[in-house]
Formats: sequence, C-alpha cells, structure tokens
Amino acid sequence: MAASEETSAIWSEGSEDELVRELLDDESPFFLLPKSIESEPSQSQEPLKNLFLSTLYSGPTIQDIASVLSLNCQSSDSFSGNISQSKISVTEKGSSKMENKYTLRIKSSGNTMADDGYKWRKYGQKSIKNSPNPRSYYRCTNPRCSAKKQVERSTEDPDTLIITYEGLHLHFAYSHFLLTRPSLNDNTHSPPKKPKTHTQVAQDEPHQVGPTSVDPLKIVTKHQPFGAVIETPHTPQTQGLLEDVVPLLIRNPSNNPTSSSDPCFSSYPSSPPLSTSSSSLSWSPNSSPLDMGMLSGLG
DNA sequence: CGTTTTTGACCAGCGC
DNA sequence: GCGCTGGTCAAAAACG
Repeated sequence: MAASEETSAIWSEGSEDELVRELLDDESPFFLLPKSIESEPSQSQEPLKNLFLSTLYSGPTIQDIASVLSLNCQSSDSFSGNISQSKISVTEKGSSKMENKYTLRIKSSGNTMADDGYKWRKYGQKSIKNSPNPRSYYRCTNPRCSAKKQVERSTEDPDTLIITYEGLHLHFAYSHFLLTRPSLNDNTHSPPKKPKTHTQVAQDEPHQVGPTSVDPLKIVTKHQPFGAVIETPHTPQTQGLLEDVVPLLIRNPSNNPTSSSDPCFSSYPSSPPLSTSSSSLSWSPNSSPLDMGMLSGLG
C-alpha cells in the first residue's frame, strides 16, 4: 500500500547512487580526503575518488573494516579505562553476491554493551526458529540512509551478540577506508563546511564514540575458517552496537540536543539509559557516529 | 505531549 | 498449492 509508497519514496530519495554522489561531492564535509594525502606531491584526488568509489561499490572488505576499527580504537584512549572485556568479530557475508551484509559478533563479558552511537529505530522483533532468543530489527533514523541492522543473541553464548548490518550507511566510515593511517584521520575532521542541504550527514565524525565496551577486537572472515583474525590492541570505543537483544538494552544516547561533545553514550549495565533520541525524521547532526555502523554494505 | 518501543498482523519467498 | 519462516508495517502502549 499507500503507506509503503510514501516510505519507499523517502528511501528512494536517498538511493545509494545519490548517496555516493553526495559523499563524493567536494562540498560534502563528510567526504573529506585526507589532507595529508591531498597535499602530497602530485596526488590528484581522482585516484582517490576512484578508490573510494570502488570500495563503496564493491563493499568494504574485512580488512577495510579492520582498518577502520583500528583507527577508531586508537583514536580514543581516553576511554580505555572504563571498558570491560568484550570481543568483536566481523563476518563478511555474501561477498559473492550483491548482498553486502556484514555480521558483527560481539562478545561482551558480563553486562557490557556496545553502542554504535548511531540512531536506530526499532521496527520489529521476531522470535527465530531454533533459537530461544528473539531478533530485533532496526533501521537508521537518518531519512536519507537506508541502513538496517538486525541484532540477536547467540544461541550458544548468551554473551555474544550477533549484529548484521545491511545497506549503505553513509554516516561515517567510508571516508576512512581511504585512510589507512590513523594519523591522517586527525585532519579529516577539521572544518566541516556546510554543504547545501545535507546538514544531517555532515558532521558524522567517527570520533567520540561511546565507551561502549570492547576490548579485544577480533575480526573474522567467514570465508576463512576462523582464520584471519585481526586483533587490535586496545579498543575502547566500541563500535559494536549491541543493543537490545540484551535485556538491558540500551540505545544510543545520542540525543544531545545541542552538545556534540558528549561522548558518551554510555551504556552501563546499571543504568538503563534509554535514548531520547529525537524525532525520527530529523537527523541530528550531532549524533555521534560510531564506528561500525558503516559496515553496512551497499547494494 | 512527543517520541520510541512493543507486538500481532500482514506479506513475500522458499521448500515440499 | 500449502505451510513455514523471516522481514516489515502500523496501531497501541510505554516512557521521558
């Protein structure tokens, strides 16, 4: 029906093609080529753009994700104190197809939770066959983003959450795929200029992510029998995103009405925060980007 | 009061 | 063709 038509209309506006275009738009603050690279001798942006596009369309690889995770993790040491132990692993799915789904497995010991800092609107929950745990369905609240994610708890390990991302999540990450070095990242978020209408997307900086909780980070590729396991040293900021599946469920705290400096989305076990996110149609620029939200593939 | 979550219904795809 | 399963919708409830 009719209702769905409206919905689809909204989403279609943010078609991946268009999103990509936006990201590539020089004016888009989001798509900032690393200055250091820019300034490099004679490196034209073209190659970078192409690379970016290539990555975007082909979907990030586990390595890309790993790189991003490493980046983000390294950039925030301030959190390293409060995080308990958890593990994150990423599984790439359907790489042979156009699915581009990424499954993230987060092993959190105890009550830790991870929060990706993005705003997600829960639109459904279903009990899954052969699994005592229900699966929750979330959609990015950014009207221009079609990213979705599913969260469920592992049948075997109650401590492990399985989060599957699907769709192009334009906030944050892709720009980082080009940056292999953390240091470059710093310059990346300098002065976001304001584009035209995309205020929302703008400022999605990968930083300050919540201190969610994840220490050891492991990325596993499904194709490789538990092989490629990349571990990053410290990792405070999690990007995980676990949210509900767990009884405590906590969602993004990101509702900072005006302050973008609130890094915490903390989700601590003892305090069920609940998000006060803002309206579903207005994406607040201040929301914090998180980290893995980006994993979503694209079509 | 506005917004988000909950929850059952509805729908589409798939296997038998 | 039927039934099952997973995914989405949307009205109602809950929550700040």
